[in-house]
Amino acid sequence: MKSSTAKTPDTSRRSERSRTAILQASMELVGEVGYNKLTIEAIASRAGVGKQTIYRWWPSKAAVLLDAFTATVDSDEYANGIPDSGDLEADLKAVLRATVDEFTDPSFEAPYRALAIAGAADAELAAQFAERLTGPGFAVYERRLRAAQEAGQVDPDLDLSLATELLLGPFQQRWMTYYRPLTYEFVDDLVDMALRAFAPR
Amino acid sequence: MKSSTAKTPDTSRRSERSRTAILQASMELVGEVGYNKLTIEAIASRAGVGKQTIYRWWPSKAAVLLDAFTATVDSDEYANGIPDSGDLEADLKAVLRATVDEFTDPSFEAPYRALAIAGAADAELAAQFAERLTGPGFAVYERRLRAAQEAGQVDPDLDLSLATELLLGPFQQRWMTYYRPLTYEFVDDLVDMALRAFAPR
Amino acid sequence: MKSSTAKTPDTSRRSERSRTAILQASMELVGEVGYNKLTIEAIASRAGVGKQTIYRWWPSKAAVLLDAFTATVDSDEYANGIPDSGDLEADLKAVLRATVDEFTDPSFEAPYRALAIAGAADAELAAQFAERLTGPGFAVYERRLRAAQEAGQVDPDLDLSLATELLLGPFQQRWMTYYRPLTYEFVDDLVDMALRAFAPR
Amino acid sequence: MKSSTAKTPDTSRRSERSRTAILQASMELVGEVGYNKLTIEAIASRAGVGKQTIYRWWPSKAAVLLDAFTATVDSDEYANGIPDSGDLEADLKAVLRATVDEFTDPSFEAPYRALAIAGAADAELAAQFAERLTGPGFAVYERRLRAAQEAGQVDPDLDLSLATELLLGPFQQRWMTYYRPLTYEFVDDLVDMALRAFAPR
DNA sequence: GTTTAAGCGAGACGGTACGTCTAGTCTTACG
DNA sequence: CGTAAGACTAGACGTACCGTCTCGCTTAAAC
Repeated sequence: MKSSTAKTPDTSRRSERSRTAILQASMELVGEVGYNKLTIEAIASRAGVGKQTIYRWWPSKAAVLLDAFTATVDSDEYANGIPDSGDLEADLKAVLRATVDEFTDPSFEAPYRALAIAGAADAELAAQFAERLTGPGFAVYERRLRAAQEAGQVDPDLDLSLATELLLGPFQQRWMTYYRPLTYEFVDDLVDMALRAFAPR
Repeated sequence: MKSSTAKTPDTSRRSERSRTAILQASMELVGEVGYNKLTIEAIASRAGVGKQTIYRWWPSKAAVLLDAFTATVDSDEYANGIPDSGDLEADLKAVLRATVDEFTDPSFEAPYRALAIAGAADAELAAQFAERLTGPGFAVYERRLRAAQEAGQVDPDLDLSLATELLLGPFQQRWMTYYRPLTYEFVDDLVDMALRAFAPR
Repeated sequence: MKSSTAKTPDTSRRSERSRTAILQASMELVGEVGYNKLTIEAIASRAGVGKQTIYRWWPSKAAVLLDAFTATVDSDEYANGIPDSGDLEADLKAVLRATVDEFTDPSFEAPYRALAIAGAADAELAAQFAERLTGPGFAVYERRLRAAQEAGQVDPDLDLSLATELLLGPFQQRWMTYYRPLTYEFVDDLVDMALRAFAPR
Repeated sequence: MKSSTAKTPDTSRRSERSRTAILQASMELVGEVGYNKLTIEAIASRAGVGKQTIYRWWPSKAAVLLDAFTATVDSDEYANGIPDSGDLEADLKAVLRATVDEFTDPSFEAPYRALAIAGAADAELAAQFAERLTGPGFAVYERRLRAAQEAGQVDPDLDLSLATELLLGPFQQRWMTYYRPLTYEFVDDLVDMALRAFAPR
């Protein structure tokens, strides 16, 4: 056998400056040219970095972008969770309306869609995408629903995980397939309909 | 502007033999190598056709594949609609279980996913995809729900279009993002939960 | 087996325009940057040609340069041979002095040296180099010596081939290794000494 | 200009162990893979040495190889000179036949050719090569010819330096350009022909 | 029936980006 | 400070496809 060494580079010597420049260049470029026309060469050039430095640390341009995107989001997004005013309907509508806004802002939408597409084409990447972005996103809804459940506002036997899918699936489907526009009205109606499914019997 | 002649080739002289060979080769190849590694050159070569013959009639490889896929589906799929046994729950579960099977069969899944991905990356294609595949698919659910509505089994004020999204969105989301496995149990639970949202008040 | 086809491109469809542009660009660039810094990419770029067009028709940059150089020389150089004034010594000195001039002109010397070096490193290329450049060059000397032999000016048993090597070897050695400068005096002395070896006994 | 310090490292602290390992690795590798595929990285790796240690002490891989090769030759080769049996022809044929053997042995030929090629491409290196290898080699022939001259066996006015070039030039030319094979017959004939040029008038 | 012009298979073309390789420099930790 | 190790910027390598562009050949429509 060749050997198990020679594979992984020494993380402790990694250039933080290069890493940062690459992630930033990726985010800039994906916004400028879109994912399909995003090239490793362009990232390297924009970042002032050798191509090899990218290939050394990431297996694909999707992986670069996932890191880049995660870096810009990680901090804030999932920390606080959904506010709990006691009014579930209002809270869900508020957060979903905010999400509509987010998915309407190209600087967020472009890289996120790029990643979603890359994930759809590559199950392994999809797993990472789910773990680092979708998963935490769903979790905050689940948490809010649990609070509502404990407050007796939704059915005590409700499967919260599936409930979250019921709520977010239609949203994600519209967005991903351009099936219909993402509007406040849509999410309001969606919440109304979903809450009827969640209601205590 | 260019003259209006140069644009559209003469459809009447088109070689049916070539057209068929191209569609068939596309379907074969997308199954063998996946969408990303599917190349026009390979399609042309497999079909025994010049590259130009493809470029003459289709604007992109996605368009080729859409035609190819549509050709294999068109006939049967949407003709009959969802059977109406009078038991909405049973009917929906039956058809969704069948859909699970379909989306688990690689020879169907591979090209369909390819198209979904291509659509996610290109709104124009997405429109065609919606019109020719998603739309008719959703319509059959809507029709069945309407029958149920007329039979008084679901709320008379229910927005049938949104209801269909509530039912199929979670399914599509799981499938597209590999979020979780598509199982009979999942669709059964999904139907159960959705029907509570649809129920007359 | 893969097949014996697919290898050789169709010569009849070759673009003469591209071929010419490539050869010319090669000659220009080798003069500007030298052989070691001559790159296929630069040739392609200068010639306004895709890299593949070079790789399609030549196996290496040395082969390109050999063609390029041969094309500039072929026509004239070896056609006439060495003039025969009846005075062997004068004729040899004249042609060798002319050769000194040639090897002192960088526009000739640079590509020729490049090829000689490439040949020294690759026996296969050396064979082509010998066949197309060195060989014909040696042959004209041999012919002139043969005339002298028939005129009784050199030993009738002289091995003309070896005699040519005796005459040109020291020249080539000086040039190739920068051992000492190539001057008129050197070639004059060389002819004088060699002729003593050629003289009838 | 940079300060004058930065240039030359402190020789007294140089690691002899590293120097030796580098030279040895160079000789091994040039025999194994040839000059063109000889890389600094491979030398460093084989020698168990950092690349910088090579770059610190040598300006190019050719310079490394020149040192490496010289180290293996220096001692013996030129010490004794050509034996003088009194029979010039026999002595020259003997030593040239031995040289044929040497240039037929790949373990000698490979690095020597590598250096010759590097020299042909770089006049500065060529000067070093001439001074340390070619020059001394030619000198031993000159010395033997001088002895013959003093013994009245060759023309007293013979230019011994040029005579040496006449003798070795054809040999070098054959070898360097693969023009024709290096055989005993060739060198015998070469000596015969050259001696006629050297003979007293 | 012949003519003629389009579509056709084939594949060379100018390009772009790929992922790999090596050069030569720079950084870190050690002795 | 020299060293071993190895990450870094830079850029050429040879390959794979892109979409366009001839080439002759075949073939259906218009004469």
